[in-house]
Amino acid sequence: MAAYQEPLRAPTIKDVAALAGVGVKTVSRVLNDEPHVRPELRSRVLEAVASLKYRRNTIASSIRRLDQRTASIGLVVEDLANPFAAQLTRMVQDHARERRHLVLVGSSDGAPEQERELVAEFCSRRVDGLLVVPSGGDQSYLEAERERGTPVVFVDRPGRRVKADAVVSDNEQGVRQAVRHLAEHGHRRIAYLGDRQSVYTAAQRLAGYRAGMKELGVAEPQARTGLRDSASAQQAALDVLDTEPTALICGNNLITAGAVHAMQQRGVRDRVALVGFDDLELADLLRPALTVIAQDIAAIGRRAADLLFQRLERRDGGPYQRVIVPVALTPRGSGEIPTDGQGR
Amino acid sequence: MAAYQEPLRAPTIKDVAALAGVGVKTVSRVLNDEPHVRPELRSRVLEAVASLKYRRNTIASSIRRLDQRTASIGLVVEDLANPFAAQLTRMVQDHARERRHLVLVGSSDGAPEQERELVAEFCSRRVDGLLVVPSGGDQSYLEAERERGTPVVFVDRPGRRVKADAVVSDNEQGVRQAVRHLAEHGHRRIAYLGDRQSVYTAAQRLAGYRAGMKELGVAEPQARTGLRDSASAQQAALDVLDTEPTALICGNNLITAGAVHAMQQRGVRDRVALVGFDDLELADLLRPALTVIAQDIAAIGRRAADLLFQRLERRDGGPYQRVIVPVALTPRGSGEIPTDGQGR
DNA sequence: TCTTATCTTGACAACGTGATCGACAACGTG
DNA sequence: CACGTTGTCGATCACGTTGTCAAGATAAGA
Repeated sequence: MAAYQEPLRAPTIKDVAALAGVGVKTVSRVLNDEPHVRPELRSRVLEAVASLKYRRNTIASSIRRLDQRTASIGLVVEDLANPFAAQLTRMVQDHARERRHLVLVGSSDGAPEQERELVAEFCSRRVDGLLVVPSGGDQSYLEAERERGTPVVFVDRPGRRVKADAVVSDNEQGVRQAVRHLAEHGHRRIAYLGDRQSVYTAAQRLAGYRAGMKELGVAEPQARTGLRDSASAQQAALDVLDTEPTALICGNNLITAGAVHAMQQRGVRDRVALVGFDDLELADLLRPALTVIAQDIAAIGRRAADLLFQRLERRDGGPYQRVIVPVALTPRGSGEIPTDGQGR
Repeated sequence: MAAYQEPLRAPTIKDVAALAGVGVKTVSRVLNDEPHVRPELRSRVLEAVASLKYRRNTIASSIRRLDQRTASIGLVVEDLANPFAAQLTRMVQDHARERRHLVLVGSSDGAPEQERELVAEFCSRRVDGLLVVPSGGDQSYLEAERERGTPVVFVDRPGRRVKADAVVSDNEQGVRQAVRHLAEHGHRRIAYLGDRQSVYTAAQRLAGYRAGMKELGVAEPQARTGLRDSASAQQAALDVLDTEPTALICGNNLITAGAVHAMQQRGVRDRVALVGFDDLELADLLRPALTVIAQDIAAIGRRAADLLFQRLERRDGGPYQRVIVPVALTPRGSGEIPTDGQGR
């Protein structure tokens, strides 16, 4: 009469208790490393756990726990396949692991609707905290979650119409620095290619470009914005190259890729200087190697995770912070091409 | 006497029921789209849900549900920051979203121990299924999960000592094809740089190289293996280049990067042909542009997700499958450099 | 020895939800 | 009208776990 078929039911704390000949609470105590259990009972419980291959049901545990914590956090990025997001996710996950937390991820594709949907799903799973790369629109919908005790930290861009911490790169300084760097190599005809200005980072970077050009004393800087992908960036770059700039600054990695293609097409990769925002895999293998404004993704991930876990651990909170992480101009060649006198 | 402070407690189905003046089960019915609820009550419930900003507690729901499903899956990759893993994760997440599932991710760093730990955490959260890029060691520990009804699908490499589906690239054919391709351009002195053979994909690719060289009639192919990162690959490539091969095949993207660096250092980027396994961002912008054996990551992700959800939906299962996804040799220039007569 | 404090233990309630089941109303049929 | 059927609804239980609490055992102090 022995059970022939595996019951296909995971063993519970009750099964463990029965096998060890103790009460369920004692098993619970052992599993949670609570004191006041005789060593003998403890080892009997552990034996039972091992022989049944028992694995505690964390989600059942979390609904009963007083703090309701699930030891998980949610991360919403724009596109997981983008190297920036991928590295960020990796960093966040590393820091979460240190705190024995798991990470739920999702890509919003820059669509506010998908962002909301993901956040809703995460909250429905009762994540302890949220890290969000906000898309357009506003994040006021997050206010409700915050009030219920789910801390939110924005990454890469600040959220709109909601009180929360944010960790962002120093976009403006980065581009400004790039302009100065190019100027030091004699450039004045520096064109800029950027994403649409409704994207926070794009607006900041454009501002940096304008400020830098103003410093340079150039009255009419040449900026093209609204570039959403490599293809449109390539086309825009072709157009811009026709006006014979001596240098280009690209607002993100997709645009940089498009611009390099365009320069290749025009045969000016060695003549027109180029500085791109965001580092790229193989950037140092291009000829000329790519000079970039590199974001410190490790620092961003670390600061964001730290802020989130601080809010989680210390219930009180304190004032909301905006952390600005420095970027680093990394000269590799393409940004150090001198003007050949064709500049004005 | 109104509550001044927000209770900081998420509203429950009970609160909704009270506000709507109905029983909890009626609320449950509405939330789960069950029949037998008068339209009038339904709308009253929905109103209450909206005004309380109620959000169903999915994890509480899942412990009560008969099927115990949590609508979440776990994904273990080697390194989330690696483009291959990042794109795979994105694909998996897209397919999971279609089925209204969430994705928990983690990086094993190729350490069997971390892999087990992640799987344990995922199972403790009662994920409905697992997608695993297995590291070394064996995956027999997963047998227990499988028996409890958690389907597992291996990705990129098959698991060892456990019955489960697997979706892998046609590594051997890929490298074999690369050898043929190079041979068509006159090469016979083709060297190979690979990861350590204990990694399944590395072994397969090396086998492809050997088979291809045998076809070519080359008795003593030159292969260097055990390369774990770009730096060691670069050093190995420098050594190999000293033996004056006319072409190189690199076993993965890290090795390719190292090799290109080495060729740059030796000034032979235009003379020695190169084919790399795995596509790279900007591969088409290098000079010469990089010829690669590209894995169809979208197909891998889709097939793996499909297999997993099939097992989830149809309880029966059926025989375990090994899906082999074709790879595509993508000529861009570096693999089409002809021999200049220096070959034997 | 008794008293008091501390340790050890398990019965029971409770978390937020879905499942069961019985109560009741509305309907159709004879 | 009596009857069965179907639709509607909520009280109650159950899921696997932890919190509460009281009872018994043991140790410490007088």
